[in-house]
Parts: sequence; C-alpha cells; structure tokens
Amino acid sequence: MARPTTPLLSRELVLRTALDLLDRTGELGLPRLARELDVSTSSLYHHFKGGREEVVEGIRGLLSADGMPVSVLPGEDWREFTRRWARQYRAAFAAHPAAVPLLTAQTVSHPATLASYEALADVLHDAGFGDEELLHAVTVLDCFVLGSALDAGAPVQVWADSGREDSRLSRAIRATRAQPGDRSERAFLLGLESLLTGLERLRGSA
Amino acid sequence: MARPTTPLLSRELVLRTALDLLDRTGELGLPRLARELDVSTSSLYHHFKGGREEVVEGIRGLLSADGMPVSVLPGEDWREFTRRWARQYRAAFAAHPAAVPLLTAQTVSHPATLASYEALADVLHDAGFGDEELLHAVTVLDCFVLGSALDAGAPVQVWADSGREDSRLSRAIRATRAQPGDRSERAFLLGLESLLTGLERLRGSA
DNA sequence: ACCTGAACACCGTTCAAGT
DNA sequence: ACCTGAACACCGTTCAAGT
Repeated sequence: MARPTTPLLSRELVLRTALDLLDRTGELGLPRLARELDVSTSSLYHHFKGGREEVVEGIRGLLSADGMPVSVLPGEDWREFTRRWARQYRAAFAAHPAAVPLLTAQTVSHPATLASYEALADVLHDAGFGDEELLHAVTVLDCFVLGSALDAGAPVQVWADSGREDSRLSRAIRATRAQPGDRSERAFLLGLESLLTGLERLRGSA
Repeated sequence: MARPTTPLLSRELVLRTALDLLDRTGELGLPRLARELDVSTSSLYHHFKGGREEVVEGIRGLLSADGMPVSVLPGEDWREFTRRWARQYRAAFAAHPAAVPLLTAQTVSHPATLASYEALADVLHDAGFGDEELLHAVTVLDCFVLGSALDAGAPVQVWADSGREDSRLSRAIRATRAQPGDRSERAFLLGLESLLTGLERLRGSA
C-alpha cells in the first residue's frame, strides 16, 4: 500500500488505542499496539519519533488535558482549588491503573501536565506562598497524589491481606468490610485534608 | 562445566549484584545480570524460579531487611516510631532510585517488607488506633512514602524547571538555591509531620 | 508525508543435557 | 542440585523502498 491517500493513523487515535490496550491487558507493547491498529509496527514511528517513551508521555497528556483544573472558580480559595486539583489528578490516574507505573517510571515533559502544575503554583503564589513554601507545597502534593495513584491500582490492603492470618493488619482488614478501592480513596481524602492543614500552617509562617 | 563442586551463585550474591547493576546503569536485564556474574542467563532460574519478578521482589527484601524498625524503642511513642519508620523506608528507597519504579510496578510479597508493615500496624494498634483508623493510617503513610521515594529519584523540581522560563514554578525554583535532592527530603519531612498531626486527630476520634 | 517489510540487537523464559 | 547452550516468542528501533 505504501502511503495511503488519507492517513491511517493520527497521534490521537494511537494514544486512545494505547490507553485502551493498557486498560484491557495491563501492558503496552508497540507491536501489539500496531496489530490493534491494523498497521505495521514501524508506522508508529512516523507519528511518535521518540518511540515508546513518547507514546507513554502522550498518554500522560491525555490524562492531564481532560478535566485538570486550570484556574480558580469564582469564590474558590487556594485550599478548595488545591483539593480539586489533587482529587482530579488522582482520579485521572485511578481510572487507568495500568498506566500509572509506566507514567511514574518516566520523566514528565508533556505541556498539559506541566501546565496543570503551573496552575497550582500560580494559585499558591496568589494565596501568599513564598517561593520556598510554594515548591514544598507542590512537591508534597505531587508525592502524595502519585503514591495514592499507585495505591489505587494496587492497594496496600490487597497484599497486606495475604500475610499471616493472626497479624494485626490482617485482623484489621477482616474487621472492616469496605472494598479496597473505597478504602484507598477514603485514605487519600483523609491524608489530603491533613496535608492541606499542614500547608495552611506553612503559608502562615512565611 | 555443568554442576560445579561449590555453587557459583547464591540468592544473596545475585541480589547484591542486581542492585549494584541497577545503581550503576539504571536498568536490570537478566542476560546483563548473568554476564555481570560470569554465568549463563538460565542459571539465574535455578535460584529464582519466579524469574525476573522474583529477583525484583528479592531486592525489595534487601531494602526492607536492612534498618527498618521492627519495634518501639524504650520511651518512644507511636508518633516517634512512625516517623522513624517512614524516614527509614524512604531513605532505603532513595538510596537506590532506579529500583523504585521496578518496585512500585509490582505487588509486595516479600516477608521482610510485610513484617515492617505489621510492625507499624502493631504500634498503631497499641497506641489506640481502631481497625478502620489503623488501615487508613497505614495506607496514607504508604502512599506518601512511595510517592516521596519516586520524587527522591526524579524530583518535581527537575522537570518543572524545564517549563516556561517566566512561569511561577520556574521563578520559584530559580529564587531558591537548594539542591533538588535536599528539597525533596525537606518536603518529605514537612509532609510527614502534617500527616502525623492528622493521624493524631484520627486516633482521638476513635 | 506516511506506510511497509526486513533487519538488528536485545529481552524473559523453558528445557534437555551434562555432572 | 546446579550450570550450560540452544531454542522460542517476544521486545523496541532503524532504515531503505514504495507511493
């Protein structure tokens, strides 16, 4: 066939298919992805010169572009914005658990993701955070969100439950009947509030 | 040569070499690892029937076994123990940044790691945490430590700095002159204190 | 510009063969 | 039990050839 009159691929199509493949199989292989698209593996390199890494980064963009808050709503303070930012960030990851290890293994470079961090930084700055405090705040939130995203896909509860039956942890798990996914999210919300309170104190100390 | 009179390999030797390889090259390939050990690739499977996954899990054990607190020191309260637990956990990971993405991509099953979580759970229980609160506490701490371990290897600061020069984040980074590694640790300690305070409130509400 | 097919250097894993 | 060498089914990436 060689060059078709109308392109068979587009970045968008490749990325959507890649994310779907990841969701269904838990893995992302370029040959497998190309098969899914009815195309030869080398075709992918015409749209992603950076190869596999660029595909993964594109997936990050997909998740960042859709729904991440970019500015404060009317009447919203920094606490509310930050809560929204963190919840949306985690939710985007939690919806695609298999993508998370791939994303955390690779440096962030996608503009949409960078933009969402910039938005957070701007809001914190306007709220009175100094440069030092601002960096700490962004780092702390980033760490907790990423860790929680990993936990959303592979909850502590699941592997802890396979330990000794008479252990404290196993007994605690049996004593409560919430689903691992629910518990993961509840713990996230709880930790987030603690961090927001801590950051408020940090802001005051500036 | 076939079977040597004295074994060429041991789990310990393989794991130490694997961790060293990971530290030096940032990657862990079984053929590469075998070459490092002057042995054929298939030899590794005699000591790790679970293959690559078991090797990675063994590395987790190496990091967990060495220095993780297992019981409270005299006069130590739950807060101090938990602080020590989290700091040691993160430090073990931060010392081997390339191992972190491998470890977070794979379910925990190593007894030494499970034991360190059990130890934390026991201390929290003795401090009066109920089953529900205990699980939340362990989850929150796990999330934050893992996220911070990722950040220790690939700090937010590094990739954020490659954004627009006039952005708030880039300006904040330039305005402060701490090293990314230092900042990562400082942010961790700051967030940890916030979480400890939050968990204290959780404990009280039981 | 965009797709193909072949080629290359890698993987991880299995297994019969040797001591 | 422990090591080897060959074999298998995969990877990711490159590149000349075709339209």
